[in-house]
Amino acid sequence: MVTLRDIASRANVSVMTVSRVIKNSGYVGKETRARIASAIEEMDYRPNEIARSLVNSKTNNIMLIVPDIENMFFSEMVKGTERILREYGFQSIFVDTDGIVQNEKLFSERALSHIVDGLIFYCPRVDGEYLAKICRKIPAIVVDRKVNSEAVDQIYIDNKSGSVRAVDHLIHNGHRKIGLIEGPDNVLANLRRKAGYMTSLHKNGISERVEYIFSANFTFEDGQEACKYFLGLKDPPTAYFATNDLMALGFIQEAQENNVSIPGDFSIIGFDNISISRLISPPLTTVNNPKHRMGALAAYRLLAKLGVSVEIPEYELTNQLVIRGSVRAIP
Amino acid sequence: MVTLRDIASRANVSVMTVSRVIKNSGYVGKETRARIASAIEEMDYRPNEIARSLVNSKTNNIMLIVPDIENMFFSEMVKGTERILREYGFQSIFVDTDGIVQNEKLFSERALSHIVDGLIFYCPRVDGEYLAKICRKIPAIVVDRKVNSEAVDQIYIDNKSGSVRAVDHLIHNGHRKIGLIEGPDNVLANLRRKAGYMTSLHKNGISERVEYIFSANFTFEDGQEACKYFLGLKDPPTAYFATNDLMALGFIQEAQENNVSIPGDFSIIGFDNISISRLISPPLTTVNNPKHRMGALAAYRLLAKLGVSVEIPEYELTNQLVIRGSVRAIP
DNA sequence: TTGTAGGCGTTATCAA
DNA sequence: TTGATAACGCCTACAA
Repeated sequence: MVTLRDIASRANVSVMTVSRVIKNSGYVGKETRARIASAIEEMDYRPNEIARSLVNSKTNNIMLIVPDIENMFFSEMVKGTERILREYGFQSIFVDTDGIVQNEKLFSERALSHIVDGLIFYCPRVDGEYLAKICRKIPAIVVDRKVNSEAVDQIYIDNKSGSVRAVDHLIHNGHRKIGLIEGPDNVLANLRRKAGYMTSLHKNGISERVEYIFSANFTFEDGQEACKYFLGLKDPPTAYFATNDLMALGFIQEAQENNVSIPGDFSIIGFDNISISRLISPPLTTVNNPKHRMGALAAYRLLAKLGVSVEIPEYELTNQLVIRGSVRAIP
Repeated sequence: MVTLRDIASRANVSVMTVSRVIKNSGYVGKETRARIASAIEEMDYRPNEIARSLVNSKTNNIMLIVPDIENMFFSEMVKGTERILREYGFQSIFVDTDGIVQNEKLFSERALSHIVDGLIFYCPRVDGEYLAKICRKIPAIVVDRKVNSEAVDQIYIDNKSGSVRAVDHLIHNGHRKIGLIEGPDNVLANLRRKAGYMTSLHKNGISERVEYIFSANFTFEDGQEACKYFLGLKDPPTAYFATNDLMALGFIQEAQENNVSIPGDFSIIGFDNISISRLISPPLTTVNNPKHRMGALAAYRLLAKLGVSVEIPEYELTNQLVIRGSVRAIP
């Protein structure tokens, strides 16, 4: 490994002089600088960032704790984050928890061993108390989760209002029998979306029916299962609200395989507006979730916390209804 | 920051003794160990991995250079990689190049500043010479790209044979007029897939037609453009081979919007078998690309290069044709 | 304009 | 079983 010392001796100067030229700071004689520059060139020297980190106690690494990178909902957020972090000279250390709570603990624990300057949790499932504990120990941002603690710096959209809007839309299209396809109850976003469903129903004078609620785990296959379940009902809903797009997609797929037309027979709305949802047929009506922006905002906010001078953009994190082809008006 | 020294003085021992207990190596008296353990506990001490890295000249970080994490083709590979790396105690530093060659150079350059122990390129677009140069400087693996240099350690599937199989399938189904929808020509995988298309055509006594080849950039929108283009032809092909799934999906979408039935009017085959390709309607016939396995294999091979004792699994990296619903037999 | 000394937090080596 | 010392590669502070 080529070090400062090697360059110094090759150029007949002290290490400090070399250090000055690589950082481009302080006074260095023009002729000396040239000699050093060529030594650096010839020996293909690269500053050791680890040594720098040790001196500055700053790694320029951020850890991103992601439930599942294959899920486009997360890869889109991560894309938004990484771009900004990189722009400001930070690396992204990415870890995939497979949605397992224990892993969230494991990795955030690991982040504490000074390998990163900060931490971003994407839709974590651990209890809020644990999150708060971590956030007190290391600069962190929690995305897509609302925790009751001023220790945690969080970014979330109003999942409930988006869901109200979605279910309202179904009702305005004449539907009265509306099924819910929901995710796990340790994901707060899911709970909020379910709450929106209830709110919309109630304010429209519709009472919920337990048999109209299918609880699952956010996967495509869960959507298929949901469809099978509802098809087995004597009096199935005419419209459905799925708390994420992937389940809505699974539902549609299964419906079509059973010659049930979407939106002819069943209407459905999803949530998140992942990129494929516009690619299927019929294109899915869904609630947009500003994923890139949430990811970017997490980056900006974390950078600000780390003392980097950034201007945090004033993003509006609203969740508009994206009307496409999966809802039909009924008399 | 709590350091070894703090623990040492709190426990009335030298730093070395503390170091021994946290590494769990060497002899430490039982009673001393207990005293140190409780000091660590009370002060919430975490070893500074950066300092360790400096001593060991080993960061336990691997850089993953990815063209686009939102593209499921890559996120699936990355998932496969990260899981294995993590299992062996390595962190994944992920960078997204947005498919820009200049970024590939920038980031691999950065990797040289001792922030990572190794490097994985996913389907890089830089010239092979540059890749070879980097690979001589740092342990690296190149995935989904074939470079003519024994300096570079590479993992790839036989894109050509997979494509031959795909186009053969179209021909066996009676198609003689077959269009190609291809990606950029600085992506080697694309070139090989195109070569497979040509080979299949020729061995079946069909000569290629320039107007049957649409060159684009691997995106969904490119697939839509392709469809528009072909619909404008007086004598369009009856079947298509797209060199990736995303373009095939765009093609299908655009076709259906123009009331062109798939596979009724046009048959189409994609390549990669990304997860959505089975979710659309009709489900896409495509060539499977063992993405998780390629990602995992990259991790194993890199670890082996780094001297980690791993057993490299004997994966078969074959690319089977996955027959689904987007091809129709014609008389 | 350049150099010296000391330290960042840890570990290897040798000595006690 | 434990400790002192030097080192990893770089930087800050001060001195020349």
